[in-house]
Amino acid sequence: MKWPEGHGELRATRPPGQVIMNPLDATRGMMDGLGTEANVCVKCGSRSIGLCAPLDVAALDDMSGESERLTVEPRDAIFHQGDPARYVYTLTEGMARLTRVLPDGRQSVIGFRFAGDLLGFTPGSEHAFGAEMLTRGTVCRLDRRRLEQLFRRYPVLERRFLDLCVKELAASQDHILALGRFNAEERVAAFLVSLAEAQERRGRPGPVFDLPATRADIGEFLGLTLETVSRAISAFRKRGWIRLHGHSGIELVDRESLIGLGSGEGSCAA
Amino acid sequence: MKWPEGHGELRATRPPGQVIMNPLDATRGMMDGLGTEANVCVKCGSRSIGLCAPLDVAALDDMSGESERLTVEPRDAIFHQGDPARYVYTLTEGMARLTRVLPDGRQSVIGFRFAGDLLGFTPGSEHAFGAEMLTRGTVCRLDRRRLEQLFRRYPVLERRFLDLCVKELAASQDHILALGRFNAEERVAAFLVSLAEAQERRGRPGPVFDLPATRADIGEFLGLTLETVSRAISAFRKRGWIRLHGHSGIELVDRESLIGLGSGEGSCAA
DNA sequence: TCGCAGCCTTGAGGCAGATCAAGAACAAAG
DNA sequence: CTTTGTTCTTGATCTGCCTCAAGGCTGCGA
Repeated sequence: MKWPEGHGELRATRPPGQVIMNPLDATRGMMDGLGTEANVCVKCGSRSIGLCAPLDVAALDDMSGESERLTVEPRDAIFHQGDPARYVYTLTEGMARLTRVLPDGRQSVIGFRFAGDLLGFTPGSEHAFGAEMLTRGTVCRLDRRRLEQLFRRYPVLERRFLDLCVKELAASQDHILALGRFNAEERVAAFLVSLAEAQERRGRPGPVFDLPATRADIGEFLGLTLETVSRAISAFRKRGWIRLHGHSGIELVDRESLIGLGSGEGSCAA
Repeated sequence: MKWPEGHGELRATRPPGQVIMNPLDATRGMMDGLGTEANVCVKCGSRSIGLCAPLDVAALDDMSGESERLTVEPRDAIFHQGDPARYVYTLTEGMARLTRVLPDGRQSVIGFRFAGDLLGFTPGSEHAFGAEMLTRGTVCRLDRRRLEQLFRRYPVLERRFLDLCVKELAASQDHILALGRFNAEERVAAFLVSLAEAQERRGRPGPVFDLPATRADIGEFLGLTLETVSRAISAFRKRGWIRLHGHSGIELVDRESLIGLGSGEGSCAA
């Protein structure tokens, strides 16, 4: 199943424990201790969780001189696999999926990203994966050569990239573990808990969360078919662990049970 | 659907001649253009491929003042999951596996590492995975606080860490793709080709390569059982694609066929 | 040279999840 | 409200890989 090429255009709105890590949320832990400051990047609106967090006012001015804010519609691509990697993006609103395509057309969702996450940073010349919106949203984009200049001027920025990258790597390894060792229900449970935590960490109160990804998206992320994902979700519903609110709302009623299933404390010999 | 300047277009079914990155070998491409210098780190012996490559002589002196060289036996752990992350390691000889354990005891091999690879770098306080030798070898270890000092003194070093980290991340994503979308034979084929390439890149001529990992190790890496790995290898042997030399020697006779299977050009609708 | 321990191979059978198929719930537009 | 297209759910069947089991190599040490 291919996504139809989005209808909308990207609009540039001019200058304005060991706990298994959440595989959906590479910025987890990066936001701790940053406070709930009213001190928000004027241009991009997500300073508190994103790239710009450690920068001072002068650096922010510097940075915002070149960054651009764009509105993106559901299904729009932010960039495609193979595109020249000219820009680095911060997702400031909405949810996106990252996809990788094989030569024979098989496709896999390698991750989801939320408000505050960084997208498309690579030292290579091309994007190794594509990024598409699942919801309406906004991104803040910055020219890559400009970023390199900023690295030189503000070393703390480069260090932040390194820390984010290591976090993402750890999250990828957790996902590898899940794909290699978890059964279908364990994977879906872990995914739902991760999704809820990612939204809570962004100030979403719950108990009802958005689930903008389709069963097919989730399946491609978890290495399952959409039918298997659906069956797992139905099973959780019948056990009273979750409640569905329309197609894109989900409520975690018994989160403990989901966590138990999804964190590898399973029935195997301990 | 384009960016204001718009380049790339959606290439859903046929990505540009993009080669799947070798999931075993995060340093691939990092060694290009470094030359075959006789200029080797006296203390650690792997400057040409490892961490120290971009450093000048003064910096090397600086670094070697604190680094320690250790010999490790097969099955020795270099560090364990959960250990305080005091040191960063460069594997200078031999082959190691990285493992991650779940609370219920399930275990997964999340990667293999070879001479020149970096091990155990994390901004966290504990190692998120363990590292064990498969062969005899040596590692060069450096205190982490010392590394932080070196970062401040030689910014190029930090940049190198960032580049390595992004490479590793891309390799992890390829592995995720393989675990989610490849069948058993495709995974084993991709693994064998990766292994051969990793050894060739380190000057091993072939055509017979070491295979120090057991079938069980390979299975835990690929999300398969050891029997399934064995059956795949037997199938390749019967097709004349490979030849085995004892338990730890393997010869790729028909590498093209293995690459075809292992790179996602499979029989799916193209 | 022999014996032993660890690893590998191969077979038989079962099961989790894929595949195929039909219909129901939902959302957006007329 | 009805229509229409999309997404989700559920059932029936199939299959690739896992599981369990037995035996064969290989390499090392006595």
